Amino acid sequence: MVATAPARTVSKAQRREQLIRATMKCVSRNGLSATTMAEITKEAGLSLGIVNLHFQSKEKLLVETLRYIADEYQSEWQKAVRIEGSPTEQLANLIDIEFSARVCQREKLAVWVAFWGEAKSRPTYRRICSALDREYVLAIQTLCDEICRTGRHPHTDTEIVASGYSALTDGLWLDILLTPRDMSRAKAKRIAIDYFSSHFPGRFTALS
Amino acid sequence: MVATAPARTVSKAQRREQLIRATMKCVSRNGLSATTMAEITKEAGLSLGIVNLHFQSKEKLLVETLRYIADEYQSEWQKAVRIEGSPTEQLANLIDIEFSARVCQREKLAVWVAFWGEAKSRPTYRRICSALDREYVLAIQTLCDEICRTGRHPHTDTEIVASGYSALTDGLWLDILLTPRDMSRAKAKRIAIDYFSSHFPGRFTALS
Amino acid sequence: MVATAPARTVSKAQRREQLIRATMKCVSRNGLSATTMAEITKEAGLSLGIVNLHFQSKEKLLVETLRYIADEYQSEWQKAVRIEGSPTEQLANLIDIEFSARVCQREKLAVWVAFWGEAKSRPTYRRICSALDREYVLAIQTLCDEICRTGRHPHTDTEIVASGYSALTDGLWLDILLTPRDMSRAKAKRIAIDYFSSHFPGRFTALS
Amino acid sequence: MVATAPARTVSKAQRREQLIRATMKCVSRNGLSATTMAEITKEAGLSLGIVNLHFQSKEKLLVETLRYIADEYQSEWQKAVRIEGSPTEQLANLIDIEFSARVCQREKLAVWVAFWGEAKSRPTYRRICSALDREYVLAIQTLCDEICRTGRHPHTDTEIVASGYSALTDGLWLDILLTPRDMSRAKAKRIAIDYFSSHFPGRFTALS
DNA sequence: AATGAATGAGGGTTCATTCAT
DNA sequence: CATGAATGAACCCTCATTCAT
Repeated sequence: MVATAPARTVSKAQRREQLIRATMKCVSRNGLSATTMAEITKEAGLSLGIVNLHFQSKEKLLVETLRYIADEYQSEWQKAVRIEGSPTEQLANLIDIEFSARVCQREKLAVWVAFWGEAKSRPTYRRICSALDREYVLAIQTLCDEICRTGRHPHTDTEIVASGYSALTDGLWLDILLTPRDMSRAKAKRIAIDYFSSHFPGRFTALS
Repeated sequence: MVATAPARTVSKAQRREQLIRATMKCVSRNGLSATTMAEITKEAGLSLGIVNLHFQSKEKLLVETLRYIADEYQSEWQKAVRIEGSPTEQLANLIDIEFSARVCQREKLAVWVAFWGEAKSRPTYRRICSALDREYVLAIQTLCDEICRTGRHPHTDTEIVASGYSALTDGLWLDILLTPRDMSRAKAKRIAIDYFSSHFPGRFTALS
Repeated sequence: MVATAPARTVSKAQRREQLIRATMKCVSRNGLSATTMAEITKEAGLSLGIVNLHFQSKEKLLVETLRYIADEYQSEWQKAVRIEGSPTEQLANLIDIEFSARVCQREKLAVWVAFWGEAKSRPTYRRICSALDREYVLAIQTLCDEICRTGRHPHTDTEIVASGYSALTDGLWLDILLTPRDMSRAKAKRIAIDYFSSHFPGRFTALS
Repeated sequence: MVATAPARTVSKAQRREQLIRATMKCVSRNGLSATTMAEITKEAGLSLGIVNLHFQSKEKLLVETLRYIADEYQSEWQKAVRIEGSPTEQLANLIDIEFSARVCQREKLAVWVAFWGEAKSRPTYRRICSALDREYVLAIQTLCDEICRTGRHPHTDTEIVASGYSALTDGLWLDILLTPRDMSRAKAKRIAIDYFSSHFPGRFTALS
């Protein structure tokens, strides 16, 4: 539970990441409100004063933690879009990635939801989430647009479909976190596929 | 040292509700972690000691608050199911209610999301949310089953559809709360309708 | 644990005694500091407000409780002195009474010691204890004087003997309360007898 | 908001003792129940949070305080027993020490009695007192045994004598504390000497 | 005379932050 | 850079007291 003795030679960036990772562990374990500086630094195997040295305050550490998982998530879904292939294949890749064991860890979901819980009253959190969301929806909408252009779905409102998918993903993550008995990653994936295949009949049927 | 005249004309149940309502206001305004008993009681216009008198502890007040909005929400969606009409009409009613100004208030959404944020580390919160969710999914699945029986959707996996809708709703609420500029109640409603109409083509087209 | 429904017909004095008895129970059970008005009134089967009605304040109730056991104890040891008999017999009677099951109850000892614990910082408690003690020592000294006069103990300082016995009694009570495994009433009685028989050799040998 | 320069030149053990001493002062001045952490830390010239840093809780500080005076007292009476000399001389030394100005301070007595007052309802307090008492009685009994062996007191029950002396000491301390006008250290000492000289005639007469 | 809901000062405790080392 | 003892504001909770009923 406690990391090994700290190496004196690590860089500033490494220290920051070390602390951010410890923060994620603590937040996912005990929630945001029960996460203390003492716990975080103990988890990181460092001294109490180090957070203020590297992040000035607890609040800034939390913001950086949120930014960290936001960046990480963004780079993950962007992979899917960058891969060679038809839009449908790219959407399928996206789903694969989003509900993969790597991205869809309970620990990370817990951190997301913890921040959502405080986001309403914390503009900074909200801004980070919004920016991420907007880019994400736009990327999906672009894919949907291409699918529509190449297919026979002339009347589809792709913004609705994309926004809906974005919301669906959030909801599925939440269910995986809160009701794991009723929602597995596999089931979530089926629901995501089902979402697109019902909107673009005949395009997603063959996929995983 | 000398107490001002207390309002004695209120029943125990009324006091409890008064405090629960004040709690909701505070939680939605400042988040769970920043909600203090002093703030709650001030919001309710009562004295500091009153929470312990009626709820024993802050934690119990919070649990009761969660239970309160859970019960309220349940009775709302149950209305839709009880109304006379075809399953499709009932689903349409459900959507109407869920994204109505009454049910889908930002204040209430904020409370929901605040509890979600702590639910992972608080079994009691999670249990309340799970129980609610299960019943909700089941009711929707039942409606979907009926729609399938009466229509030409033999291969539809209604559990997937119902679970997906439940997740979608949560995700939409979250978006309404966190990115109100990108997600209005009206848009959410369109997405919800779109979800069912894509699964049951030709059945939801004419609605609202 | 809770008394039966209060009779409306009881006198003021009876109510006061009822509350004092409840106070003794609570103090002996949980100590002075953990004894609350709520607990006392619950023990008495009465309402919370009644103490202030009959005693004005908690502090006054405690003082009256101390006075109550002080009076009770005084009337007990005075019995011994009033009984017909030689001074030696009277001393023997005194010992009998002081370590009898009736007077030397753990519950009462607990109350005594609880008040001693606070007496240093509460002049009122101290005054009550002092007054009692002085009379008690005096009575014993008088008996010792008579024994000396009638016997061959010309050089005995009876004030020393009497004060010593008073202290011994307090110490024995304390031991019975705190280390019941090492100090029984029977043993305490033997020690008390031994105290006098060592001071007045040949006078207490035959007793109990 | 800005902390004043803390004294950093003190070891953990020293801080603990500093706090324990402050606790003793406060308890002896105002009693256990009226002793607050604010008062203790103010008395120690430190900040409010320091007790939790060094003792985790008020209760643990109190326990350590009791242990402190128990240890101190034990090491005092053990001195007497370790000194070269006949058993009678050792007993005399013991009395000298126990009623010396150093050991028999009103401040310390007050702390003892305060803990006695709560001991019945606090097993931890009781355990500490019991353990101390048992060792003490045993040591005295050993001395008495030796006196008997070397003298003409064949029928003396030394356990009774030792237990009696232990109780007598407690009672005398109590009297010194509660009725200082009627009981001085000098008088208490005379009573203690008288106790042994009446049990072992001709052995203590010449002392102090 | 009796009740008990309501009050709020005051308690112990937590924890982000500071700073001498 | 890094440490962790020290700080003290702010928290939740307790409970003697009040007073409308």
